[in-house]
Amino acid sequence: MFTIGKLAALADVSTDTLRYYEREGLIAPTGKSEGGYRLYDKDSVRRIRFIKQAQHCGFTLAEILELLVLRSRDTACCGDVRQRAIEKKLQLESKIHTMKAMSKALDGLIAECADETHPVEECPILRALEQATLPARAT
Amino acid sequence: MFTIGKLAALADVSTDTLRYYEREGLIAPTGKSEGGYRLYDKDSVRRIRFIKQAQHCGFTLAEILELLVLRSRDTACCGDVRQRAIEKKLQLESKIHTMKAMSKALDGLIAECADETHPVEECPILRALEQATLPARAT
DNA sequence: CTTGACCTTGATCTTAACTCCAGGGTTTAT
DNA sequence: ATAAACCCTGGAGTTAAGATCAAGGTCAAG
Repeated sequence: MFTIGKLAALADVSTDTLRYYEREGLIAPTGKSEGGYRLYDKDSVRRIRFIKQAQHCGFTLAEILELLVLRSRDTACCGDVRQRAIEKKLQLESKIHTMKAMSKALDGLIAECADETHPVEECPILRALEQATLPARAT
Repeated sequence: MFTIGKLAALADVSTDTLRYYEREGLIAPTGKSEGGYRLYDKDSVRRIRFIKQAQHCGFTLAEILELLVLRSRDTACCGDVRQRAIEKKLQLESKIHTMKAMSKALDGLIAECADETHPVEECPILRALEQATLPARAT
């Protein structure tokens, strides 16, 4: 059994983060000392590790909480978890798609503006961002 | 000259958003009516359009403000703007890279868990997320 | 027994980009 | 003239995932 500081060190998070996770229902101390200190065991380390791994896969804490609840319900089967993973992957791919589009838009702007010595008033990037349907400038 | 509601309709944003942009220094009304109503002109529409386009390219409002300031300073040249665009593109690519890694990690988990009828206690996804260096389970 | 390191709760603050609200004043249309 | 539609300011709320702070209690070592 270790105190919150030890767990924090073992799991490489801050004690504040652990207390925050507790408020959010993601983890509870295994016990308490007489003086009211939170006490944890090795399972706690595994749980925190789980949370961090899932975050690295793009899950939010709310979604991770769902996964943890799924795990503790014996009516749930592995397919439920797999479904969550598939949905998350779709979300990620959608975001990647959007960001690629942004990146490509920037490519166009950057290429258009090869000569760096233009005065800023005739910068093609700025003009393109204005998407002027008008005759392009005039004070 | 139009009032804030008209501008909002023309630029497809809310009036609250316009007032928020004003607080943030991104746009100012061209004038005011006797009763204190904000009044805007066609340049305002272009400016809002600029802001939205830049957002679609991944710029934050703070960064957009910088671009707008660059534009209004005649000491600035187009290369400054181009540099901003290049940096933003690098940021985007870094994020895309991270998200691809997440997506790939999920791929692995999903593949590992092809049989949907496993009970949740032996779900390979959950186990992998725990990244147990321990003998893998025990109550 | 006292010092220092650690822990407690509860509250407030952070970032980004808005959104919503209350309680009023102004325009415009009938 | 009056109602509807619009606008004003100022402030608070939203989301996510914590970070920071204050004021105090506990634990281990010397």
